[in-house]
Amino acid sequence: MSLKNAILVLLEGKPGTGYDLAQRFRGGIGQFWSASHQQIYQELKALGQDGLVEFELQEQASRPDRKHYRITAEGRAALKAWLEGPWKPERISSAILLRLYAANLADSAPVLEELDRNLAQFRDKLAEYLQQESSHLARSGRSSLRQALVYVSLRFGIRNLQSWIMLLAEVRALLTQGRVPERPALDELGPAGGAGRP
Amino acid sequence: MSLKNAILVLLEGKPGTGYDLAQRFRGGIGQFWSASHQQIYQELKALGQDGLVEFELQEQASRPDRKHYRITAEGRAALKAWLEGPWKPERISSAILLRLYAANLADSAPVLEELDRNLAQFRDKLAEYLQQESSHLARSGRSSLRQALVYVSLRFGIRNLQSWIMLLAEVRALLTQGRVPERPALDELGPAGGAGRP
DNA sequence: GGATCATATGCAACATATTGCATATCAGTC
DNA sequence: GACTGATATGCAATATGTTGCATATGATCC
Repeated sequence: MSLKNAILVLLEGKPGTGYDLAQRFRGGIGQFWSASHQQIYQELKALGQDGLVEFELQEQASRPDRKHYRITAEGRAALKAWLEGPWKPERISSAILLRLYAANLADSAPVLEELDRNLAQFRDKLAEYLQQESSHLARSGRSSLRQALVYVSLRFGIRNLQSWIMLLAEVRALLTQGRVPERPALDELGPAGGAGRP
Repeated sequence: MSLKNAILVLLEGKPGTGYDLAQRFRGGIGQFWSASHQQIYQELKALGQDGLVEFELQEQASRPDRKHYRITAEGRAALKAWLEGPWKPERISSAILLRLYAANLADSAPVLEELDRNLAQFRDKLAEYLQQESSHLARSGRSSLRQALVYVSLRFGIRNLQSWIMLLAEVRALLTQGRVPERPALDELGPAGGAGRP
């Protein structure tokens, strides 16, 4: 139901090919929505049949032809209706969280291996986001609603990553030293942080 | 692939009926995994055919008969193997986040309505979790690994809720006053908080 | 007395997502 | 000269999840 809308949001921002969209799903919005290229192409086809998007075929000499999609007026209306519609409660499912929760049932060696790989990845991503945040702060005097929304979403993403890193670090400590650290080890967190302990 | 494992984790903790599991998915573990009863019954059937769980039929006079499931040795082995196996990168998808991100494309009145409903719900849930946290802290001297994992998961859930509440409050301020609040309005957050600004 | 909720399980149809495969070319690396 | 990665699109089979319906009873609310 909402991959459809995710695509419409992206195309509203800027027209592009299915391939472009797949790229964009890996950046920014990837934080809260992503999809494989197979899914995207299928969905674009369906959206086209419903008249919510349209495309222009751009023939290319060497590379395969590209279908350059853009949102239609009808598409914009459908998106607006969805945005203004009721929110359904969301079903969370995270296999990683499940594994951590049940980590006592496994040998810790293999779990720690994966945990460390993920910890490193999360830290890299956090560094990236923090950089984006500071460059946003640098260029912002008075920002539009659009920009402000992008900014608060980014901050949300940062907090989430920090929270994940903290969890992984805590579980790591539990599995290696058998204790919960008093002050979780998170020195490299930078600004835009968490809830602020009273 | 992992509803299967989520069920095994639950049954490992304590045997029960499909109905029981559905209940439990709404509490604690609901934070990171949940499923409808239809899915659960189907999965239990499949797990039974694979020999990972078994059940005992308890006939009841008035109520429908219950199938009391428990995990088998084979089930435990399969779960352990999964827990020690590789972690796949997770695909995030949140329709709510998507809506907030694109909130500039909609009339704010209907968005604010849903936003406020959700804000209230999140705050209620947070209060609940905070209570669970303090009761956990009260009874804990030296805790087992199992208990510690439950505790860090709970804290993770608390941080996430706080982060959501912060986001919703920020978007709310943007839509009503057109600005990002300097210090997000979040006085009722209590302990177990965020990342701690340096 | 009727409505709703909790208990308890399940089928069937449909929607959505994942996995594997297929095609085609250019650029750069080993 | 072979392999990998970026560009660009797509089909088909399978797996997973959602929605609607069906059954049956006791308890509680209004």
